[in-house]
Parts: sequence; structure tokens; C-alpha cells
Amino acid sequence: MDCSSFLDISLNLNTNNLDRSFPEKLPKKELKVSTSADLKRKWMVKDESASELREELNRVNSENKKLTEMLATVYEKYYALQHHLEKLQSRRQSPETDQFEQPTKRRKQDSDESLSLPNGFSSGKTYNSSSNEDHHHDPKNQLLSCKRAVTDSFDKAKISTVYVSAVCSDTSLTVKDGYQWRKYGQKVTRDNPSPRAYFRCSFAPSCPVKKKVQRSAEDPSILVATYEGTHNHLGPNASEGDATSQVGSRTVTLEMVHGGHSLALEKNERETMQEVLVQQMASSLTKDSKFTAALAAAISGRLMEQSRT
DNA sequence: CGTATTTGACCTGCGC
DNA sequence: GCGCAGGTCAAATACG
Repeated sequence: MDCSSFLDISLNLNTNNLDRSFPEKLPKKELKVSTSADLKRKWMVKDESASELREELNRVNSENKKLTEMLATVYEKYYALQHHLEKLQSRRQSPETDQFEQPTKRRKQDSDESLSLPNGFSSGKTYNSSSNEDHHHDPKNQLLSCKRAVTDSFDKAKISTVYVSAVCSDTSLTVKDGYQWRKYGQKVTRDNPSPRAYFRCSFAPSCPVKKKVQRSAEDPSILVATYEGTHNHLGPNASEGDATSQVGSRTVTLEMVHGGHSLALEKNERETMQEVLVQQMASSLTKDSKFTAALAAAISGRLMEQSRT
């Protein structure tokens, strides 16, 4: 697998050069025309700015098209990687799967990790625990549960498992996913020597999402993050994380980290990822006063143009 | 000084 | 009822 490849999208929506076409910059005196020569000159100026706007619109359109293509490419690569991983997992699953089965009994609670969700989150089971629990807690089979999480996620989206390769020497149980988390506990579990860290979304209590992060017992270089619930606020915080939205600078960056290199294999975030991206872009555009002003200028310019013809 | 993290104590559910 | 294990709380501590 080509895990070292970075997936990096950068949108540079620079609207600075739109300022010149913003109507406020046009001298108001020109609206008071007394002679036909002045009138002609005025319309020439308007035509000029209209054509500039048209050019700008074309430019933005083509940029938009390029970005869409880039996004499609990124998704294509992402799904290819995911497909590849699943292949590897199914190979790994093969005969020795049974030997990893834990002889000890599993507590029923283990399988119902969603039961204690706060803030009115349903205590109902959000995923099929009976078939899932052994894989979920047996590190030897965590990768299998990862695959299972994909299939289960479509109807039980409350819980997802993310596998992130990390530097072994790095003892911090942090999985950068763009959201801000507040650690509220750490525990050593029975079947894994490395401690499990408990995090709540920093938007809590309004956001009920929690995550547990623990190194895989089988492969300490892999961090296993289990997410519970869904965020009820806009995506990744702009100030931190690998998926960032820097509204002020009109730059939206998404990065999927893979180990010292980068790859976060978010399984059931597939659908929400696109949504988050769109939200980020929309957010960064709508919060950009220059962009909205330029857009308004372009639209009003078009309207004026139409009213003339 | 405010905020985040750490960590031991406590709570809860389950199996025996 | 007791013990175990996972999850959470909250006081203490660290950090910027």
C-alpha cells in the first residue's frame, strides 16, 4: 500500500482582486451624467468592469471545476486505499482467526458501548453487538472489526472505529481528527497493556461525542480510536487538527495523516466527510466578507447588465 | 490565573 | 452478595 502518499487539498480562494470591481469603489459622481459624451464614457467604464467581472466569474468557475476534480481524485485515492486495506484484512483474517478467540467470557456491557451516552442519547444499541463484540475487544481482531464497522456504519452510525498508525515512541494517545477533545480519564484494560484514554468533545455538553483511544495490543504502532455519537456542530475546529478550515485566510486544508506519514482510516465517516468538506467551504466562503461583497457586486452587475439589454 | 491533563477513587453492570 | 472490569468523576497538578 502506498501509505506514504499525502492527501492534501488546499483551496486558495483569493478574492482580493475582486475589490476593484466592487461597486463601492466606483465614483458615485459618475452616476450623474449630463452630456452624451459623459454617458458614453460612463457606459464604457461599466462595460469594462462588467467584462472584468465576467472574467472573474469565469476564473472562479474554472477554479471551482478544478477543485471539484481534485476532490474527486482525493476520494478516488481514498477509496482505493480503503479497498486495498480491506483486501489485506481479509487476507489476514484467514485461518488463524480462530486462534485469537479469547477463551474468557465477554461481558455483555463490552458490546454495548453506546449504552452510556449522555445528553439523552439513546441508550438503545447502536450497532450489532452480539456479532461484533469479540472482534471489537480482541486486539488481534481489531482490524476485522474495522472492516465490520464499515458495513455496520450505514445503519448504525453512532459508533465508528478508526485505526491510525502512530510513532511508537510517541506515548501520547492523541488521534488528530480535526476536532478538539478534552481528556477525562485513562484506564488500563485487562487485555491490553497500554492504557486506554477517554475523551469528550470539547463542545460538550452540547456535543455528546466521545472517543476512546488505545494502542493496539498486537501492533503498538497502531492507535485504535473508537468514536461514539455524532458531532452536532460544524466540522473540525479551525484552530487545530489536521483537517483545518482557516476561514480568515480563505484557505481550506484537509490532510489525512498516516503515521509519521499520513493515513487516518476513518471507516464510517465516508458519507459525513464530504458533508463536512462542503460545510467547511461554505462556511469559509460565507464568513468572508470580501467574497460575499464581491459576489454581491457580480450579481448586481449582472442584473444591471440585463436591465440594460 | 484560567484551562487542560493526570490519576486515584468511585460508580455501575455483569458473572459467578 | 461479592469480585471484577470498564467507565466516569473530581481534586490535584501542570502548563501557557
